[in-house]
Amino acid sequence: MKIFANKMDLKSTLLSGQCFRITEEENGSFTCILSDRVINVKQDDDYLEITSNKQDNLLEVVINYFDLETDYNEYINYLSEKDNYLKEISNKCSDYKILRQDKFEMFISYIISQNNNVKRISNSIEKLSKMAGEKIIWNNKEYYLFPTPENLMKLSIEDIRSTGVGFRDKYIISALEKIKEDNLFLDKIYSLNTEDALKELISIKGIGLKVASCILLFGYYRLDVFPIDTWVIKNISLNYPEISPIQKEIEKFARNKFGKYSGLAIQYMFHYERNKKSE
DNA sequence: CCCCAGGTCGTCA
DNA sequence: TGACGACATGGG
Repeated sequence: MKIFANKMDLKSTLLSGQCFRITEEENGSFTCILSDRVINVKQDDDYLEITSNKQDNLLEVVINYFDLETDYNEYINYLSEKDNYLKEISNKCSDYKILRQDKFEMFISYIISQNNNVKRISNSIEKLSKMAGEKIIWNNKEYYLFPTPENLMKLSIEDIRSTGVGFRDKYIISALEKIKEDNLFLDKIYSLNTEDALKELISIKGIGLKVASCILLFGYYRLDVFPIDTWVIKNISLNYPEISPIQKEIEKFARNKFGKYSGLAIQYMFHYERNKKSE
């Protein structure tokens, strides 16, 4: 299947660290494990070539996942008005998308992400999926979907520990406990404003402000939260030396300066700062 | 062997 | 409140 997507930078979007279940293939395409299927995507100029093990609603699923129907010009224009630096990076990142990923997967994945690196995070998620997720065979290869809450709950803490998540095992358990006692917990988040949603998430042991923000940004598409991590702190102190480089100050700064799209601004910075390093 | 990784918790002042 | 070490684990 071929989809017109002229404002899409597939590679930087997928390798930006917002999703963990991505493989770059030798032909330059990417294999992505979504919540209900496996897809392979290849960028061909203004088009995305898609194959999948599952054809049901494939077009709709892909458009949604890559956020292709959103006009990013509104975001770019909004941020460009804030200052010159934002103008520069938001224009450079204009084809970089925020993926619409599964909230439960983000809930667990970003708990694993704390004080961890992307490679190890991906590894643990892969092992968890292998242990409790639905198996898919496609093109003679095995893939495993991210587990459902019910199936993840069946694992013991030792099982979870064996995926390499280390001390985060008990945090995953406490997150699952929360869903066990209120199976609509993750759905209820939709109806809350950002401040209350953050509070709810942070009430779970093992979820702090950063992880809660990532869950809201990547699992709920809340663009007004700002996950502040080591990369962002580096970036802010470099480009806004007058701001003291502590989380609380940066948060205040981001809220005031970047407003309703501050999450996007921070994500651009994260992306930009990391890419500079890898060049 | 030390440092770091898309942090958070518990403790001590 | 605020600072600070501990926490699992693998790679540089």
